Amino acid sequence: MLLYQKIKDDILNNRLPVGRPLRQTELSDRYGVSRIPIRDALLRLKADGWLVPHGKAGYIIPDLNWQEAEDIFLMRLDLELRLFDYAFDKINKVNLECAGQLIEKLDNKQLTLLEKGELNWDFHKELYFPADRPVLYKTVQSLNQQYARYLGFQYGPMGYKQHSQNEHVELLRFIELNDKKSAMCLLNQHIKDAGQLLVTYLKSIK
Amino acid sequence: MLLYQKIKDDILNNRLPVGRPLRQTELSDRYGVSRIPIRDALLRLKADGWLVPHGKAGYIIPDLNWQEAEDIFLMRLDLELRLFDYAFDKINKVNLECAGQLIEKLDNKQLTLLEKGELNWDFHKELYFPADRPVLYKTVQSLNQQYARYLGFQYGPMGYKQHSQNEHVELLRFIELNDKKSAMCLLNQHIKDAGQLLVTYLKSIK
DNA sequence: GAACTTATTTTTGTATACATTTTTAATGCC
DNA sequence: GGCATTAAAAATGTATACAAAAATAAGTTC
Repeated sequence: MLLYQKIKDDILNNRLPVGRPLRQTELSDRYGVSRIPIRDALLRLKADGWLVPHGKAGYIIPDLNWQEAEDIFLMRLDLELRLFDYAFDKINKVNLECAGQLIEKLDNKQLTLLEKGELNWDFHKELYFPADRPVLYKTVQSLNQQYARYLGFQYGPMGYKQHSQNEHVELLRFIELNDKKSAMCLLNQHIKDAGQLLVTYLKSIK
Repeated sequence: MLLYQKIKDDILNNRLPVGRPLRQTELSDRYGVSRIPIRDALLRLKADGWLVPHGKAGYIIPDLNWQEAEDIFLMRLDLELRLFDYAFDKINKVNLECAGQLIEKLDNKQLTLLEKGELNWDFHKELYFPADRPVLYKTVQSLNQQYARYLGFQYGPMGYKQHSQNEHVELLRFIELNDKKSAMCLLNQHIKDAGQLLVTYLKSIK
């Protein structure tokens, strides 16, 4: 596992202090490497929105909040549907085959939160990438990247997993049947369900 | 000037080789610093979309192409208008004052391409930031960041500058008059004009 | 001469060491 | 006690040095 992913995994599982600036030396000790690779990882995590600079020194793990979650979710709803719309007719057998395998992998109970998040994105990726809209694709990827910080809630206390999996299977079927309208509608619902559930939950624990 | 900006400036003005992987030692010699700060800058430029990894080693300055330019421009058109819509009623006197000063600064003939691009974004920033939609704002910022690679054409052979400046002034006036409809319409035109001109130009030289 | 191996060189990744900057603690003053 | 100023400590940024990996060149076989 890459250092970058290790840190991500630790952020996702609250094993790193929130609200206090992370120190390079501290992380260097924790992960048993020098500060150079730590710096590289911090820069990447900052680009992902998982860390924000703290004044002139150090990075902070930003607090989760429903406003941000809602903002991401609204943008995903809009942009992913558009991306899927462009992609629909270009999705081929290979894409569907890969997507199907990813659903099965997602059923594995042993997965870490981070792995679940990555597999989930890999699944959607298969349905989005054929759109051949590189910038839109990258933007959607970045939004999913940011959204991933909230996975602890999505798959944790909310027990959303099985519902999500059912929708994945159904979505693939609609694509196979070339039923674009139903597929679009379901994807819309898929994103909306998860988003609204998350936002409601975040508001309730605030 | 920061190393990161120096490299950006050199990319923008074609002073660095396109199509061949950049070597850290090469850059290290060129800018007279060690490879550590070079690596930091490269990571940031990669996050900005100004560099793409080349296989397992090195980064490449990606080629400009009209498809990407069009993709960015279409997304900007959509997302910036929405952001401006959210922001409109929250734009205050201070924002307008700053925006006005930035227009004046943009009139300066001595500015480098990079500076022009940054001032242009700073101007729009004043009109977008009040929206209080952090993720949408960051996405728009990132799109402008990517769009900036095409500034060489926008301000160079196309002579677009004065036209753009006139629209800036007009836009501020509509905001002062609280004429939202006209402002939105003008902003739409402002982005569309620049985008279409750029895409047409890029297609013509292809 | 083309394709595959192996050796060489180059390039990147990382540790260590040090200079600079920033933060924290301590001191003095009102 | 609160606040500004100064001194100590800590943290960051960067250079250098070396190890690991990758790309290139050379050699070999068919």
